[in-house]
Amino acid sequence: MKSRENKTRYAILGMLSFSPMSGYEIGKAIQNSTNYFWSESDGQLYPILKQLTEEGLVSCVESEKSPGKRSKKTYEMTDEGQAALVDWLRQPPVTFTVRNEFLLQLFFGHGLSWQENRDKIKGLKVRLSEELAIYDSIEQRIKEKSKHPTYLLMSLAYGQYSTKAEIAWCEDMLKQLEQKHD
Amino acid sequence: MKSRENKTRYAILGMLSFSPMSGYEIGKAIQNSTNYFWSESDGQLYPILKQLTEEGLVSCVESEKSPGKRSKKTYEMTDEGQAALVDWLRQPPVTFTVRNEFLLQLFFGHGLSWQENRDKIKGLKVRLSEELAIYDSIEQRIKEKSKHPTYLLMSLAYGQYSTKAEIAWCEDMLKQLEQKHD
DNA sequence: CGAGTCATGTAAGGCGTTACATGATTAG
DNA sequence: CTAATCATGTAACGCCTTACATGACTCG
Repeated sequence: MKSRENKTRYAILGMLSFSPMSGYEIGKAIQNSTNYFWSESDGQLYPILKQLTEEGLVSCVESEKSPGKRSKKTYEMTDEGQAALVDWLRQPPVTFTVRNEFLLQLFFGHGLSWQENRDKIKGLKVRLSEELAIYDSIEQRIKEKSKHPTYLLMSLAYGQYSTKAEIAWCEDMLKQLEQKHD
Repeated sequence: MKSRENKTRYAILGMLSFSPMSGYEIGKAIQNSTNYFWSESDGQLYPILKQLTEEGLVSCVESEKSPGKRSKKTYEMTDEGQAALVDWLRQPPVTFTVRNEFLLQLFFGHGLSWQENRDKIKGLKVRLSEELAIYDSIEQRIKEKSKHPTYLLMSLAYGQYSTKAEIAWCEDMLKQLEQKHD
């Protein structure tokens, strides 16, 4: 019961390695930049942030604005946090569990007509193309804003490479289906 | 709390749409054929199989071998099960949560030396190449054994397309890293 | 003044893996 | 004979999402 360690902590620490942030900002950053290969929900984020504070991996500065009653907390990585992050970076990544419902449905495609399967693939192609457009806009944003964009662009390129291949797959499969049945 | 429906039931029903099988055989079939886009664990498989029987989506024939004390159960899809499967096949697939620890680590790659990152990518390339070889052997098996291989081969091709693209990504990134720093 | 976003959290509850438990058959 | 595979299940436990709860600030 050990091997499935919670990785959310490293996503948080990693984001804080760019700059100090509030919990809300960490959530936004994850949503805006790693969303296509890593996502987190609020229900994980805040409790684990608190836990990291207790463990001393991050420190929390509560900044009270002039008259404000709202607590805005800014988190910063400690040296221990930095060490924990680098430690994890050196670990071999655990091969991720893939669960692709589209492919599962296609695998059992013999239960539908070929037209229905064709339409499913067409639908996927649309979604993938939209995804690719988003990647391109993220690419622009990284190039404009980031000082050390190398690894950010590489992670992004991974998505661009595979999404393009998947679009090519859609096109080939559509051709195959039409040829066989016309 | 509705939208995260358990999909394991459809993986099971889908496998039974090929032919009647025992729980163990369903597990093996999933492991051998859909493993790269869908996996199941024993702890899910057997309880849900039981549940499907209670709901009348599958029927169970307990076959006692001549002297045997072991119960070997063979499951078969009912008409209701077939209907439920087709019903699900027509639903738009829920976009799957991706969690790729390798990419998360690379995204924070500024925490390591470029050589360490290079080695991580090299490691990935090896794993992907092995994966690709497995796909090719699965392809042979499908072509030899299956009577209606269209959709099986298509699902497989998806993996082949994207894995090839990911290998190309590895090669390009390795080139980039070496050029920048030599 | 209402919608949207900023902002932080908790609770419920299903999902899914791993480990445990048991025992038969078969191949080397 | 012993290791692997066939074969079926249960229990514990952490993971993770969704929904709920609250409230301020800001823009039109």
